[in-house]
Amino acid sequence: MSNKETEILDEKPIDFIRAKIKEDIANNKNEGRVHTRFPPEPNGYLHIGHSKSINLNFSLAKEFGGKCNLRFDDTNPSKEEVEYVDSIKRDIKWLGFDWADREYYASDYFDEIFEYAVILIKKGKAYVDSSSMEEIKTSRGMPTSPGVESPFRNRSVQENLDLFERMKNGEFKDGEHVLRAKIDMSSPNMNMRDPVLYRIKNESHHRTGDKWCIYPMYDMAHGQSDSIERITHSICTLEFENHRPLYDWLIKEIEIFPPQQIEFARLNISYTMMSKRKLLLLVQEGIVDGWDDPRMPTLSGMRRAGYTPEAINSFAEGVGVAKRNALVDVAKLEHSLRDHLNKITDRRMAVLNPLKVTITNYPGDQTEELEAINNPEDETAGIRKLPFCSELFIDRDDFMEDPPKKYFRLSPGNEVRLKYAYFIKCEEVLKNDSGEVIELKCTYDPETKSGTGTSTRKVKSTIHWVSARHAFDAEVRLYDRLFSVEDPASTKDGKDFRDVLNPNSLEILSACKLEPSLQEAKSEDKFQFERLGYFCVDSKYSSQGKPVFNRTVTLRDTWARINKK
RNA sequence: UGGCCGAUAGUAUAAUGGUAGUACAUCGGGUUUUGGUCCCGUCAGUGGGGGUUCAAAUCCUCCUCGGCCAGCCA
Repeated sequence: MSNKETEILDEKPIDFIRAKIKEDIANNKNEGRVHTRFPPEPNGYLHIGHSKSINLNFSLAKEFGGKCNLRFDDTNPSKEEVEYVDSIKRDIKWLGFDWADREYYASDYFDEIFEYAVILIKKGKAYVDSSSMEEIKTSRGMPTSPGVESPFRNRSVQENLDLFERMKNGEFKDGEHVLRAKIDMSSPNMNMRDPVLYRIKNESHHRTGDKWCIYPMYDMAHGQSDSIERITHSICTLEFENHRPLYDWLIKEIEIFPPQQIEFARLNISYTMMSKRKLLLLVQEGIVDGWDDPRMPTLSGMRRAGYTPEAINSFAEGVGVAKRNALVDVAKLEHSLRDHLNKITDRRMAVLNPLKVTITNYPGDQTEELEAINNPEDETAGIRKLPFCSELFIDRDDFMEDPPKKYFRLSPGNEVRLKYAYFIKCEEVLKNDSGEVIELKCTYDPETKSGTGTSTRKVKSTIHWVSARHAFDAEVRLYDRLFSVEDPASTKDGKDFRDVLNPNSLEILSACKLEPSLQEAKSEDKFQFERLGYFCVDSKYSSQGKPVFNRTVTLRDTWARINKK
């Protein structure tokens, strides 16, 4: 390969954040140090949108020889719970990222942050406002018109210090006072109109218990926590862009280490939504079966559905990083998923909607063992034995009594291959009184045994099957997208996301016939059911010897597309 | 009638004044004991008007469109 070609191959596209970091390193900013953090609020489960941020922050640290902290932004005790902390840690680990011993909490810094507030008060840059919430709201003005200053704005430093101390000591009820920054009530940036820094909440905190009854707002805690941790690049989403001037103002006035905030567009995916608040509603209203329902875009839901961390990370890296609001096609996610699952999963035979087939010329009492390849993409996966006899099940989709032109599967008089077995031909169709097909009588050709190469005849289709005498019954759950519209979070005409649910997002099949080897499958084991899709043993409803399978994603289905037209 | 940010094929993302490229999707073909995978091909783009320049997706300007901001949420 020539030098030029090598260069081209090495030229991975660089996003604007990496470009900025490279520049900072070149300028020896922070002595060339790179330190990031992933800062979730423990008020819900992590979702696929977070995986972009997790991947970005941890990858950045790795690529530039730095570190990435895990920090919980737990400044609002009314919404945060230990359950969420635990799930978040589990999900990040599952994705494969490691914060080593750097597990931090904004609540660990409450003492420092309190002192920062005192510094601001002493500098005359913050004051205690005793206005009501309503008064503060009104006096803030509108984005297009300036606000007015609070009557409490010019309290003396001494009075502010005293009041703030008494706020801390629990002398007041919720809402009686707040601490505000003294900046500019006429600023065109609403965040600079004397933002609230501290509020009184007589509530227990999941970590600090009853130590505090005042809690810093996000704006008073986030940048300060970054600073304490010596974060060099504070990566966040676009909606915090308007907060950056305040972030910088506070850091400057408190005179502490200045991290650089950089904003990028959050991930949106078609046919789903990322709002934690709305996802919580789905859970609370019982629309889904918990945060880990396989239809949820949460990492725990996706894990239960059968997603792999590799698939999610490769997707997260593939969507790119930019500042434009984007809606990524869910097909891209599914592509990453299939791509990985195709390489790693063993193939198995499973019949979802069984149709009985009797091979009339196969000895009724005979059983033979046929060889099947576990994974054509991976030779080391080996082979297994499949029992075959005269009584089989095939999928109802693989038979049509009156097929259209391009239908290659089984139909009266037509011949197909049973994968890893023989050619069979449909000779007779048995129906019940209501005209429903209940059984097929077929003949097989002993010369066409799989692998022997003794037949030169060709068939246009190979279908999957199981032995009726050896298969076991199992429940299989077919999942589809939860929503029927591209962007369920922004519906029009007074509708909301609950009005655009896909009524067919879950179909439970309780009489599926699976090949025997599947019986001992363990929780979270993944397989490709030949010709159907990828399936994963459900971690919630399976029991020993009685696995329940979740469909992770279908195979690409060219026939379904042709058929649709 | 404020401020900030953004706009490149259907979708997402590159090109940092010099041949508009990649991935997904679509469509077509080849291989195939999965209508899968794999391989090959196809389709298709710089929001609009002015300006600077030998040369503009890129710089300037005006416009249009979209997002965010009026929590004691994050």
